Amino acid sequence: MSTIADVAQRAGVSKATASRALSGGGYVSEAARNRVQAAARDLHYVAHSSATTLATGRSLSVGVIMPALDRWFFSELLAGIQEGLLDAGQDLVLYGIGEGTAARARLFSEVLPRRRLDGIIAVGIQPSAHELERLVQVATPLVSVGAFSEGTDAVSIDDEAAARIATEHLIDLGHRDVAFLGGRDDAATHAYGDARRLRGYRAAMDAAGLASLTRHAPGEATMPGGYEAGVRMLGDRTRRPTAFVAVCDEAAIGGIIAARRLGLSVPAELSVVGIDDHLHSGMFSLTTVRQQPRQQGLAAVELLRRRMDAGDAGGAQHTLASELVVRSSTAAPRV
Amino acid sequence: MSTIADVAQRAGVSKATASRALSGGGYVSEAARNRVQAAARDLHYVAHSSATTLATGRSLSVGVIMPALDRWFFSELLAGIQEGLLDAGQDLVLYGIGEGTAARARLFSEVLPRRRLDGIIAVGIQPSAHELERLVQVATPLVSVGAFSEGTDAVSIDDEAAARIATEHLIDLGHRDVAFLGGRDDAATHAYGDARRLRGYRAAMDAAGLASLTRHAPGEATMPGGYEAGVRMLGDRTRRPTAFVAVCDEAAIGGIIAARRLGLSVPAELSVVGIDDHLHSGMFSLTTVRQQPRQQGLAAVELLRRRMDAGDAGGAQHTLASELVVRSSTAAPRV
DNA sequence: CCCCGCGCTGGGAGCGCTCCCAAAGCGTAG
DNA sequence: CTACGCTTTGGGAGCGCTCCCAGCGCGGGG
Repeated sequence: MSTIADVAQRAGVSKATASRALSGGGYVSEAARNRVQAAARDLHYVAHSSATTLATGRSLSVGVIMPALDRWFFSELLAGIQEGLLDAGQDLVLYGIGEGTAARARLFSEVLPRRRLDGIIAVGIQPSAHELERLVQVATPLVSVGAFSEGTDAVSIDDEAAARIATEHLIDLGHRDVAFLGGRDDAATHAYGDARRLRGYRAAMDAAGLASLTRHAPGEATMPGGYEAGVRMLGDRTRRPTAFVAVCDEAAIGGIIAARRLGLSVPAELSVVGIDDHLHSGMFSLTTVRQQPRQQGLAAVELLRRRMDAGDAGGAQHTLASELVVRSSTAAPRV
Repeated sequence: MSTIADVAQRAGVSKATASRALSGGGYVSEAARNRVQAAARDLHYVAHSSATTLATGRSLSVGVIMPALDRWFFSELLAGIQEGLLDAGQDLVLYGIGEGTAARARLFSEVLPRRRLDGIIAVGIQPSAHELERLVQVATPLVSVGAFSEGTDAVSIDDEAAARIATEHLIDLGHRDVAFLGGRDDAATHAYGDARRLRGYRAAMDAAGLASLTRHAPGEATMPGGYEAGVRMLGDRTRRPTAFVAVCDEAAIGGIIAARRLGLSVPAELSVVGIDDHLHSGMFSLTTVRQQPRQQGLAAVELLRRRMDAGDAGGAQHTLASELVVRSSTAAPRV
């Protein structure tokens, strides 16, 4: 690979002038700029990013921390982030981080600081005070998605409101015996939204005077998880709800499939509302509350860029609006 | 952030000794090493990766090029690659690359060379001769997954064999009118496997003397794509196959749902085989040919590491075996 | 006529690290 | 006692880039 010295020599100028002509500002004559650019083209010159980083202090890359890659929300979000970073000219360094504490500890104390990243987007992860301190020490702007920490920027939907909207839709249709399907009750570190959605559901039930009918069939927030929880909840025909809100669309679809297996027709005998507006929801005619992870990814990048430019400390919460999408998995209950 | 000079000073040694104590080989006394390590710990010292890269020539990061992130195969694969790179101590720099030729051109000519990556994993992408030349110039070992180019290492399943196995399973059950669902006929750059699977299906039909019954309902290799193609193909009841092989499980499931909508029962009236063994396939009792993208990701990293150590030119094809997983979406045709 | 300021250029320091090489200390064989 | 080899250490060059600053030519105002 050729260096800027090669380019400078070929163009008959100094390294400094070549640098100015290619990237920096400062005065360069038209003639010199053209000669340098031609030389660079001829030599297929591309600046070595590590050298640039070392000299300028900017690494041109943003770290993205994700607890999972194989779920719709995360991969959509990642696609959005990717797209946003692409036209910000930043590279995306991906850190998958499972449950393992060892890997996580090393991530915050070693792996992230080493890169001197220009920014970090943490998804569905609640950094501990200690971890946050390390990140701030690295002086990196941090934006979290789907989880909020004091003093950092955050992007998310209002999970509580989304579940409330879904529940109210069912209540408005005349349902009283409305259950909640999927999700974990304990606010596990990477399932932060689950608990808030459950809370929104309970709030709506309470407000309608249906607190006594509240019930929750816990399960993984995945299609098989929803299926399993659905079989469990709908199996007992003496105590079957007329409708349920699912923690997410994948769980909702699993629940619908479980209902079909049990011979229940949707929406005649059972109404279902999801949260997400998953790619597959249209195919299952699922009524749902839309959240747009791709948009959230773009918003996160946007927020990060603003913070990188401004340089001031964060604390802004960017909450995206949720909208009910009515399809045909919901109807008034049979009398 | 503190530098190695700070650490050296605090430990009362020179930069050279500190460097040796922390990372490099060479002689360091036990006492000096301890003092240096203690100093590093106290100062929260973490080496600046750009400086290391500049000095050593190794960037400690691997580029991953992906045409899509929102499909099962790709996200599973990415998870596998991520996992493999994690314990190789390499960072994963992700480059999503859509159809756009402009972004793609810049990727190969600028973005990738700039990083001086230690290796590149290209997924489902056929680099052109020109692009390949640029990459080789950067002297980067390249491993491709799901697509093969002359002279580079590659990991994939044998798509043709997988489709053949699926088709033969149906023929063995007594089916004669077997169709192929989904996928594109033209070997589009990022749908390379589709064409090979179609070829495998045709080969199996030919071998069984069923060439005349061969037919293909094209469509996107997604659940909605399979649904749509399924409705189209199964809608005409005068010319309905008794079974089909789908280009992938997502398409197969879409096809099954389409069949249900049309009142066809699976497998009594229609047998279905997919290719993938998708996470959701168990739930749909789908018979399928298993491919394990996570394993492929790990294999790709493995191959890359070997190539990085050895330094010799590539050309090894690592083909993973495929295995038929029989569930209950297939049965003998009704007579 | 002198000097100031503008446009342009090149020298060279410095970013933080690694690694080569010279040198010093020391035990031991000749 | 000298010489040699082994361990240990520090000085300093160099990786490729940016950017500060000094310098140079030149036109125009005082």
